Amino acid sequence: MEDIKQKYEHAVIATDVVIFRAEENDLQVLLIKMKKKPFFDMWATPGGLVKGDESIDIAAKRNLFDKTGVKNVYLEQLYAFGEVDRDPFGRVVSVAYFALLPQGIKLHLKTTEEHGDVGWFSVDGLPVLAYDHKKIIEMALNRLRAKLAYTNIVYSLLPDEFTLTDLQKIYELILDKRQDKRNFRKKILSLKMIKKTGGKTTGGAYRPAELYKFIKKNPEIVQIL
Amino acid sequence: MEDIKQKYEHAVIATDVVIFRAEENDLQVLLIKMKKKPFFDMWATPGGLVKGDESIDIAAKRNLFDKTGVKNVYLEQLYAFGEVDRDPFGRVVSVAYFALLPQGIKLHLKTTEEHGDVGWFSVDGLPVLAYDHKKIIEMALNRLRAKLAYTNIVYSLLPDEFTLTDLQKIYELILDKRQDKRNFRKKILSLKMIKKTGGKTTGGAYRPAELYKFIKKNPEIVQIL
DNA sequence: TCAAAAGTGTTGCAAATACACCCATGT
DNA sequence: ACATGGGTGTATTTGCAACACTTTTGA
Repeated sequence: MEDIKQKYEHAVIATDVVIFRAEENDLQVLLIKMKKKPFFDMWATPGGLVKGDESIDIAAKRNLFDKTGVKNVYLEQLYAFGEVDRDPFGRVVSVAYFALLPQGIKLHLKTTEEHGDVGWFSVDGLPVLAYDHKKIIEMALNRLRAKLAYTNIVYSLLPDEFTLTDLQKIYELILDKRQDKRNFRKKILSLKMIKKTGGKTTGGAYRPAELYKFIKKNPEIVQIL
Repeated sequence: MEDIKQKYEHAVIATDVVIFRAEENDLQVLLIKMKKKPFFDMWATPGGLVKGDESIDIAAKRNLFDKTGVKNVYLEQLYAFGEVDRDPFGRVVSVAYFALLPQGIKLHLKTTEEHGDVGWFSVDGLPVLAYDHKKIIEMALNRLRAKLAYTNIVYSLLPDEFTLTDLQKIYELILDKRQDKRNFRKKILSLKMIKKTGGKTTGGAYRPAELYKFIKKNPEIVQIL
């Protein structure tokens, strides 16, 4: 270990997590407000340094938990960003992740000494972002859109029970494309990914909807759209 | 810069490049033989440390050039591997890449003080590998297979001029699935990705084949199979 | 003239699309 | 009774899959 430490340049490893949710008919990203210069008052994706005794996956999970109080949500590595001057404080290689939160999940958003504010932003109305975080979010969005179509990861954006309309709205929202109700239902039901719970929605001023849940909640390759 | 260096743990950043070629009706990977313990005499994907003044992309390119003498080939970031104990020498985060070499390219394979031998291995007959390189190669293979189907990156595995049979063989080889000649040609030609050069193969003891070349050699999303 | 790979179209089937009306509920 | 979203089937089109023979060349 010593010889390596002396012989080669070292870098700080960080993780940044792009946290998505589909709420209020809007695809949103969680951002934090920077306190430090030169990005004072700019928004950024939650990030943090990787400790010496933790893997980068674990660091990303910790980072996510520290900022939102949630565990066991969908988390996937996105890309490693390693431009020399991407961080003005020194050589920081950031491994970016993206996380998907289900609708209606209870969060405990926390600020730290390094950021004073936290908030959700629609991906269509992002503020100016610190570092190369604009690029990171764009890449995360592209990945999310692609994966929604050929995997079953929507399950991670929905609560345990949901209606077919809820499901359809997520696709329309994120892929930004209108779906035909009958064809969409035919397709989804033919995939045998979800099943009726037996329950129905209540409280609406109209006909109640059947509730469904996912049979499996593990990422799988499935052509959905 | 100083405050970060003192306050946080640092890691060494490395790159590993999984170098593919489709030669002799075989999908092959370039491996080097380790000299250092504890992996003495085991094979590994070419790798190297990232210098303080170069981006990880550049480091991967340099690594590729140092081992093979080639530049300007397809190179894509694969994944960042950051388990704490993946390298017995210390904390090394490796950003893996994969490269695609065209058939018939001239290589200048070089050994260094750290590895004594270099060679091509069929992906179906890999030796025991050092570090977590088995996992890395598997991931690279999965990515390559997926991308071959939904992008145009085959262009990077073929020489400038090639026949439709050459093209088809690459798909059959890598996807490990027989293709119907007429359907394959119909599909490929309908995509307008390639055009006739006007030339024909010579020297075979049978009917010469039309030569084609790619109209564009930039990565694009195209559903091919 | 023979061996070997190159080249070329049509048909059937399955999956995707387009499309409109009745139903159940709360107010 | 009415307003609102929930739920359902069919006909058409389109894209995919299966399939076999003729051509060109060198030996």
